[in-house]
Formats: sequence, C-alpha cells, structure tokens
Amino acid sequence: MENKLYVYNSKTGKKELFEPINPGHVGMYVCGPTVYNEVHLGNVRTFVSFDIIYRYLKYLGYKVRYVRNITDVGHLTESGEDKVLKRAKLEQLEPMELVQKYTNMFHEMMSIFNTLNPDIEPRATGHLIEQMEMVQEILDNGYAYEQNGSVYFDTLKFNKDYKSYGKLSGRKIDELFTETRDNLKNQDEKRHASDFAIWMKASDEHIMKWNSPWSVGFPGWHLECSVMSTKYLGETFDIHGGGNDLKFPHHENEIAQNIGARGVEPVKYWLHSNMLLMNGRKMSKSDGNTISPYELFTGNSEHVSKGYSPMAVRFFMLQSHYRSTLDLTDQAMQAAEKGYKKLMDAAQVVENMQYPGNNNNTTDIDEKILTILSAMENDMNDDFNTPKALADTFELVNYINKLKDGHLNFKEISIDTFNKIKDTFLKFIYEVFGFRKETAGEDNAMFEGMIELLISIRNEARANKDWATSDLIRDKLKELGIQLKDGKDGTGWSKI
RNA sequence: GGUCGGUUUGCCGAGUGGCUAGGCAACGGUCUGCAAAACCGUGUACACCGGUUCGAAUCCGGUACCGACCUCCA
Repeated sequence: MENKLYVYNSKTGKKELFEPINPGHVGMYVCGPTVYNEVHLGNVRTFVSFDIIYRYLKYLGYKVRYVRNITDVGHLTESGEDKVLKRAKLEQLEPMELVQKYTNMFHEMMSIFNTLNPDIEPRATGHLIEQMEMVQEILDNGYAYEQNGSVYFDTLKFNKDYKSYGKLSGRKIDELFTETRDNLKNQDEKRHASDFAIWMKASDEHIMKWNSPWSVGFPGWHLECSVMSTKYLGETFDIHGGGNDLKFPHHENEIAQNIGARGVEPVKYWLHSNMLLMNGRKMSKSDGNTISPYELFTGNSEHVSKGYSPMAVRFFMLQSHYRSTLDLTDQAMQAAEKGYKKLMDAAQVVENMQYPGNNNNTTDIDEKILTILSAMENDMNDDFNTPKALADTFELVNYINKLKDGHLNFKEISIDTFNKIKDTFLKFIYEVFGFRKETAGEDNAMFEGMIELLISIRNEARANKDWATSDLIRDKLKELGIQLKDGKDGTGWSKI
C-alpha cells in the first residue's frame, strides 16, 4: 500500500489522494439495479466499472466492504406508477415473484461477466423499519413535512441551513423551481417544486404498501440508499458509486436525507461512471437504439454482424476509461474481440512457460520490463486507468511472444524479471481485470490430451509430407473452434 | 432554455506544454510445405479561428458540431 491511489471525486471535480476513513479498510456503496426488467447492457458497464474498482482496492491490500443494493420497491415511473407493480401486472406475477425472477437474472448476468459479488446486497423491502425511522428523524429535525399522509423533504429549509442542496450535481435550487416538470403525481402537495417524497401514501389499488405513522404507503426511492449505506457502512463512509445519470436527483437527495437525518455528509468520495453509447447515441429502449446482453452474445440483433463473448465485451469496456462515454459499434467489438484473444493467448503461453536454468544477470531489457510493470500499477493508481494499464499489458504480451518465438533469448533477462512478468501479468489479467477462460474445456485434462494426440498424429503425417492428412486434421479442428499454430518449438493451439 | 462534458490518425480509444499510448484494420518483410499465429518495419493524427509561450493537439478566449443531465434511467 505504499502506492498512492488517486480517485476523481465528483463532489469536488478533482482527482484526490485516496485516504480511507479507517486506514486499511474501505467502505464502498454502489447503487444497484431496480429489478423490474432484464438487466440492460448500460447497467452492466457500470457494474463492471465498479467491479474493477473493488478488485483493484483489494489488490492494493485494502479490506473492502462492498455494498450494492437491490431496489424492489419505491422506484416510480414518470407517470407515478411503481415500476415493479406495473411490470408484475403485465407478467401476471406477484410483485415479489417478479422481483425474485429479475434478481436471479441479474445475478446470473453479473456472473457471466465475472464480476465479484458484493459483500452485502440489501433489499429495500428488507429495510422498511429503518426507512421509517429515517423519515421520522428527518421530520424531527424539521427538514420534512407531512401532507395528506405523504412526507416530503423540505429542500428550501435544508438549503437555507446547509447551503448545499445541488452541490453534487451543480444545480441551483432557484432554477429547479422553474425547470421542474409539471406532470408529477401529487405535485400540488409539495411546498416547493424541488421537494421530493420520502414517504408516499398508497392508493387503494397499490399492492406493495406498509403501515406507517403517516399512512399506509411506501418509501421514496432515494431513501433506501441513504438508509442501507449508513446501516452497513456507517454514517460516513469512503466511496459511493453509481452511473452519472443518478447524480441528480438520486444522489443529491441521498446526501440531503443523510444530512437532514444525522447532520453529517455521508460520503467522502463520490465516483460516477459514464454512459454506454451505441452508434454514437445513448442506449435507449424508446428509440430502438438498444441491445440486450444476450443479443450481443448471440449476434441476434440488427446492430451487430455476429455474436461476441462476455469476456470480449468486458475487454471492450476496459479499453475505455470509466468516466468516458464508450461507443459500442460492430467494428469496435470486432477489434476488441481480437485484442482480447491476443491477450488471453499470451496468458496461456506465459502460464506454461518456465525459465530455463538460472541467470541473475540483468540487462537494459530487464529495466524496460520493470518500468512497464510499475507503470501498470501507476496507471491503475491514477483513477483506475484501465485503458492505459491494458496498453502496458500489451507491451508485456510482446515480450512474452518474443520469448516464445525465440526472438528474445531468456538469457537476456534475469530469472527474477521473468518471474515478475509471469506473476504480475497473470495477477492483472485474472484478479484485477477480472478476465477468465471462457471454456471449461481448456482446463480439462482429457480434452487437452486428445488435442495433443491429434497434434502428434498430424506431426507424424507432416514428417511424411502427407499434407492431405495434416491439413484435414488442422481444418477439421478449426471447424470445431481449435486453431493450430505451427511454431519453432512444435505446434501449439488455442480456441478461436 | 439552463448546467456539464466531448470533438484525437481508416475504426475504437488513452494521454501529454517539447519525448512511440494501446487494440483493430492496412501495407511491406521474417518464419512456414501452405496457412494461421508470432515477430520486425511503415503511417506522423489531435474540429475551426484567434491569443499566451522559445515551443500547444495539450493552457486561455471565441465559433461550429455532438452528447449527457435538468425528479424514468447505470
């Protein structure tokens, strides 16, 4: 942990030295999905971005508590309907049945993309008591008012006392007054247009509702994150993450609620990831500019010419910085797929490579390699710059391939340098970047044995200049997805 | 309309006041029975117009275009 990690804090708009509140420990909260629908590829980008951050913090040796919630109530559509209820009606499922269905699918997708599970994954409906308690605290402190059974956060009073409403998202409360859309439900109950509901009275036909001191109703969407983050991470914690479209109003309101209830700023570092675009525009279901993860895997979409594997997609995402927009195009995916394959081929090569003999002499090549190795960490320390770290990694790929082909002699580097390449390279590929081998077969001894057998039969044929047999084996294997590669030291193979 | 961000070589995408990002594609070469892979070499880019500077694609100002947010959104 002697390295210094800098993170870009949305609250200050600057890169800041990362110093956790409790040395050695990091509390991190990321807004999870609302489970009313199949997970969107854009969501995946956000969760992959924070997966890298989680992984890298762990790599640095921090003990991280990663909390990511599941929103299963209170998230309303523009017309004021509960998203979960609306969808449940459509699919003719119990609300909790629907929530479970999409929660399961979400977990499956996260595992397909090889993201690590959060340490705690709390649900909004599991924290109704705590949410009511916070509503009461805010009321007691005078930053909320009740109106016909609903409770609204008083942004004007809050802003008068703390002068901070709108600070995170750079908004001014006076402007919010005029900008607000006028089609929101219960708008007229609010004192000020920028006020927001923290408890809502439910109508008779509303199914998901609970008894409270104010009405039979349900909590406001922003409340759950305030409650669950502080419950599991404390009144102040280190990192809060989410997509930058949540900055306003969600995160802004979260801060207001926490301060309104407890009087303290909850978050030290706000991290926001940027949007995934497709063909230059934000992915959006309404105008058809969207592709689901499964469509991307199978190629069953007008936007792509073929399917791409989940790890190729992950690689594609890591090739841009999490704070930049990323534009998904078919051409870009093809490039990413090939680059990913090259990287993983090198990983397989270096895994099986041993340094011959024992040489401790170092040359200027050792020095160059050691510079690359430290650059990998330095670049990740610079606000998790995965594209740069990945570029460094490709420089190692070049050295690995040169060693393999004999263009670089092992004697030109020391055994110590070689072991460092192997160790760091594999650590970054598997632990930090979170790539994984995509087919079970690669780890299967019998499968590998059979390939090796075919290769030796083919080599026999080649020795006899029986090109017909030789090419038959090569071509048939290629059809099955195995690419043979004839090299100086015999024939290797890889998955296509 | 308001706020913020972007415009980098054929594509994606980093970065920096003077030093090769990287991946993909292209072209030439090495290797190979052929192929693939790998390796070597080639490309000299930073929207436009001004300004600051010994020097700017990088800083400042303006213009154009694009995008996001402005209580559905990762």
